[in-house]
Amino acid sequence: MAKPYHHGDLRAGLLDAAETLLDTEGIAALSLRAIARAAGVSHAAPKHHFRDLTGLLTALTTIGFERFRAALLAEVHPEMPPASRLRALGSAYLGFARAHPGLFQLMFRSERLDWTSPDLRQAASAAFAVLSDIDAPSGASAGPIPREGLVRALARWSFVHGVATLWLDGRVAAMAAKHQQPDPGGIVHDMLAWLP
Amino acid sequence: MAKPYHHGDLRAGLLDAAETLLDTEGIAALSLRAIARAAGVSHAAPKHHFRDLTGLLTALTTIGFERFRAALLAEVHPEMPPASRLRALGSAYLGFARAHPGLFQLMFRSERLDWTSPDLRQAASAAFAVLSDIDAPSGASAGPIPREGLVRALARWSFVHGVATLWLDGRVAAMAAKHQQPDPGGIVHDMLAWLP
DNA sequence: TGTACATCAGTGAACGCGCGTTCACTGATGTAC
DNA sequence: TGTACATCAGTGAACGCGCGTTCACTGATGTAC
Repeated sequence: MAKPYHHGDLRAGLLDAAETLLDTEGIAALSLRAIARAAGVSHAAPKHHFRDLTGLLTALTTIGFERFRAALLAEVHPEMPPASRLRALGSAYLGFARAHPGLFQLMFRSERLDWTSPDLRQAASAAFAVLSDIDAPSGASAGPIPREGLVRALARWSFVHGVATLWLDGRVAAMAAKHQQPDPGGIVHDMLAWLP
Repeated sequence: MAKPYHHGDLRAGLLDAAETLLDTEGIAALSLRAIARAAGVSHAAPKHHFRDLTGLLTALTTIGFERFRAALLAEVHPEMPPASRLRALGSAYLGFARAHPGLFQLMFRSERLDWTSPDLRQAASAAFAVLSDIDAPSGASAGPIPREGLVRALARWSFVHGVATLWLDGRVAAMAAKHQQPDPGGIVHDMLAWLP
């Protein structure tokens, strides 16, 4: 079967290739040319689907936030008591970061995204809403939260995010090694007990 | 006064120039050529002082950790009750991140450093020790902390680090805006009440 | 059903850019005697 | 105290590299009649 001239769905192919590249080579390896190469296509081809690298990465990150949201929701059930829900959510957050470190980086620490993109904003917003909706889980997020609740929600988010960040950066492992603790993963798990 | 052929202390000059560049243009602008340009020197000159860009950034980050440590220590006094010490430390952590966002990024999220450098490791270690020494502040950090204490220390660190990260990334401001709260800085301050 | 033609998707060569590195050089400094 | 010489620090031109962008092109697809 000869390679057809047209790809079929190059847009999706490029996003796939970008994610693979992100997983294998890291965020620094993401260039338009490298992505096109990985997708098996000439380096001018992406122009038909994305304005530029920022556009492509923004689309990829949008998908990332949608998956992130799904991963969080998958662990939360309405019948859980709030404390369990909180722990489950924290655990899912860390699990996602660990499973997709490149994507997580792109989502949270990248200057390479177009944050004016409505799609990206919407996807990010929806994911974060899962985090602040713990106390009122069933779509009660219509109106703004009062200040006190916002502070609490941000505090929880900060905690889990900090754990994920220090973990991915290798700080937890370094600290554990320094204090002769063999199991960084277990320590991370135990840290969740301190969730505000 | 004509510009002398020799710089005098180009090593320090390059580090200065790099920091200025980092503050004004951001982490992505840090290239050897750009730093040399900013230091007013030909782009081959840095080779006499640093092996490569990684070496230069590693040296800069080492200084960053030393300053970070000093900033933390400046806010802590032995006579403070532990709770106050904790708050003061958290506040100093956030203050440093806010005052030196570029350096903070370099210190915590950079793949561009040589973490095998003894100087860097030592400086980072000393800074982090301030954080884990809260309960035993006066140089009692000789031996390893027991597991439970390590988990607690890492939890505290994660929390403050998460606040700093989300704040610098603009997430706190975005959330505050979404929930119609006018003062992100105040919210960040209030979040410290949830320090584990 | 078949043909003409417009539109779309991907190619490959070319361009200019900033980068890190190398190299022969030159100006300045310090040391031996 | 003065001179010769080695060493050090910085210069500027050159190289190759990967990048994003542009452009004329060609192959494939779909639509009008």
